[in-house]
Amino acid sequence: MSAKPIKLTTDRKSVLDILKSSDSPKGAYDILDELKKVKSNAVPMTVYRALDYLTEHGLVHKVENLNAYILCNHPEHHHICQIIICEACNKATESCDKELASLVQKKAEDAGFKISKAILEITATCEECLANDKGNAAL
Amino acid sequence: MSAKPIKLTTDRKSVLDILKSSDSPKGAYDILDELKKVKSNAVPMTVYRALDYLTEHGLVHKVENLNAYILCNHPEHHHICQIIICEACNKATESCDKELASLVQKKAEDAGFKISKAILEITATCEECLANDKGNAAL
DNA sequence: TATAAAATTGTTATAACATCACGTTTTTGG
DNA sequence: CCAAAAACGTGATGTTATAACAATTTTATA
Ligand SMILES: [Zn+2]
Ligand SMILES: [Zn+2]
Ligand SMILES: [Zn+2]
Ligand SMILES: [Zn+2]
Repeated sequence: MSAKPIKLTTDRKSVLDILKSSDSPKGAYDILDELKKVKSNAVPMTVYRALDYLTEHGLVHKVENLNAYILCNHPEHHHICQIIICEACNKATESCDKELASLVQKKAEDAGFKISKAILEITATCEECLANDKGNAAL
Repeated sequence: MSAKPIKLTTDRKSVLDILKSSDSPKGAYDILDELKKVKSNAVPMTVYRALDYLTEHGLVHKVENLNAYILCNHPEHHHICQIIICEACNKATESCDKELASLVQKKAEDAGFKISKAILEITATCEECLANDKGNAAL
């Protein structure tokens, strides 16, 4: 009864696994380099086709800021996606704060818009990297 | 006493004027085509250098979603930028809702992040285009 | 004003990201 | 089994952005 039966072919599974193995966004050509290890005849189209399918089905997000891709951490209930990337360690964290999503939705509606897609991308420094910075500064 | 004395050279002024002339985001190479009308020896670097300067100084925003650039409509007080683009007419509207910006800031802080930049990009249909659609559907 | 440092521009090449087009193979449903 | 749809192979091409280094212009100040 699921609205979207997801068919993971070998290529799609490989690309998904590559993204699963990292918490930093990966570019399509980085993914390609890794994919070649298990599929020597892979070319850009191979990766882009898999990424298209995976993003359309909500398993992967594109980080527009970086032209890079990350695994979605909650592929079930999808509203408005929020991604925060640490510019020091490159780790990406996805959240799906309902309050924030609702407010975005409300503001857009109030302005007369019908949303089809929304992204919030935050570039920041994470707690750990902030601590490291302070440690280094104190030397 | 201004913190950022903005120096608009001829190239920067030209690019700014090109962006001023439209309420739709323009790609760098579209800008280049227009720039060539007033500076025949312009090349991609010419445009990208101007865009870099203008974005760094808050006069222009990049719409990451589209790899395109728009004029900032409030270059003075800059917090978190919110852009909504109509996918029917391509018009981009920038808002700077304080409530939304504060909430984003708060959520990031609560999660231990120090924000350096944030973008909210909404793809939607504007009021006018929604009305047109309904009109056409009724035919 | 002389002049050295800093900022900007000129110019060529190339890197990085993404899609088109078309033919073949595989999967799927009847 | 067969036809239609989906996925994949393959090569070329399109689009966006930066690297690298030389030349020129601007700026500050000695
Ligand atoms: Zn997600
Ligand atoms: Zn970090
Ligand atoms: Zn702005
Ligand atoms: Zn519209």
